Amino acid sequence: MKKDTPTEEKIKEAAKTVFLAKGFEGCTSREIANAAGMNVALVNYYFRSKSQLFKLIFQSAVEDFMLSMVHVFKTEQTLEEKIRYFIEKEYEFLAKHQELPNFIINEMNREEGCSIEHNHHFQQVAETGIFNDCIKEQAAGRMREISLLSMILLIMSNCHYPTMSRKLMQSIHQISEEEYAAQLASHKSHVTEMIVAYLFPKNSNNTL
Amino acid sequence: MKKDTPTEEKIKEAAKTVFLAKGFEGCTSREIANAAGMNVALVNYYFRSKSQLFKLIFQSAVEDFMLSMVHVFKTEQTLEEKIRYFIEKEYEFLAKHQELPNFIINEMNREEGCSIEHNHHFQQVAETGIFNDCIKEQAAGRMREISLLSMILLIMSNCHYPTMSRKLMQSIHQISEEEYAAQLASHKSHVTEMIVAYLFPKNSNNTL
DNA sequence: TCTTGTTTTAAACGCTTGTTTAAAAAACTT
DNA sequence: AAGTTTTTTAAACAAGCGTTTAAAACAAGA
Repeated sequence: MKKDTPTEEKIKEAAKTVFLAKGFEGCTSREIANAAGMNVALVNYYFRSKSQLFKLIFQSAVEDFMLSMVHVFKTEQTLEEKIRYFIEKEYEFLAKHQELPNFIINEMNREEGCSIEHNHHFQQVAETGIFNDCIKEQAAGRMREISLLSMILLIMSNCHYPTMSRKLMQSIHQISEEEYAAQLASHKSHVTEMIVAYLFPKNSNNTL
Repeated sequence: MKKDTPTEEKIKEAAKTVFLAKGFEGCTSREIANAAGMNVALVNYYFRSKSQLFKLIFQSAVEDFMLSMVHVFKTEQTLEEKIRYFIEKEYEFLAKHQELPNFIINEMNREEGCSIEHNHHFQQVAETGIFNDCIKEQAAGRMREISLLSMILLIMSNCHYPTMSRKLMQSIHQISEEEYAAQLASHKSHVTEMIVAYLFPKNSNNTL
């Protein structure tokens, strides 16, 4: 992997910021160039076209997204601990990258839509053995019978949606950014307890 | 409320379809006019501008969104039954209006963002008494202590996210539209049982 | 039928878009 | 220091954008 020139790197950074904030259709080439502090033509000089640059940024966004999972699942813990730890880390990660889930979901829904190339990212997650762990635990009767997709959906829904819907929720409940952040913190523990209790019914101690 | 002319109505319908599918920035005035089978100028003749028309459509989308809640909560049922019924109805509703949650969340996140006007919609939901029910049940110790926002987030997350992330999930799991729809059906019952069990710990019978 | 007002259209407006060009500036080579 | 290549720029390009205009088509009443 050859190193980028400083200019190339600057453009990529600016593009990432702008694309994530506004989406592909919501911004212009000139906007990206300005954010990088340089001429429009340079964007195409280094990346041929707006959409080519976008594909690059999108793929790296998906990478960030997936990588945040891989690290957690590699640790030596019980499945329940891994899930608890994952939710913890995911909330931490999303606080820093608020636009990420919305960005990915949106751009995948576009008509000339982005696709995740050959989903080797998912394979990386699979290679942590997390899914095998689940199957084993289910076979041993220590974990509820539930499809992998459903399990992923449960976790993702309760991690991603609260950040994605921030503006909507603030508007509905008339609360400030800070208040919402505080609410998120307490919501996180509800989510963790709820999911763990549901997935591992035997272990759960459901106290008010 | 005076009735719209047929033309006016046609434009609105077309605009709703196009805006919901592509968002404000993702489509053009001409696209809407074509979808309605008429000249571009007519759009502005009836609605002054693209953004004015959009505001109309956005507000009516929010209305649809909120109205689907109000009906359910007005029924005479226990709180637990209401929540079960709500999730059921919400999945039904979202199957017909797949783009709706994404649309609203997106447009609210835009920079020149839409806002929900004076959130009287939320007031309508409140007037069903659902929130008072919650507070009562919590005071009586029959429901877990949890903020209203957290409860709404729990339910919304697990209803909306699965449809919002359809394309992403299909791509990750390499499954067809039909397979995903089937998975959604089974996911719905997981979600229902999980949420009810968490909110009403005494009543829950956690069997595998 | 002529008039008046409304609805619809084709064409144009000025502006912004993504992209290209050709020349200037900078960096590198010998 | 001169020549060559790489990087950067200002300017232009055609195409598409939202919007406006002015004239045509239509409807209704006298």
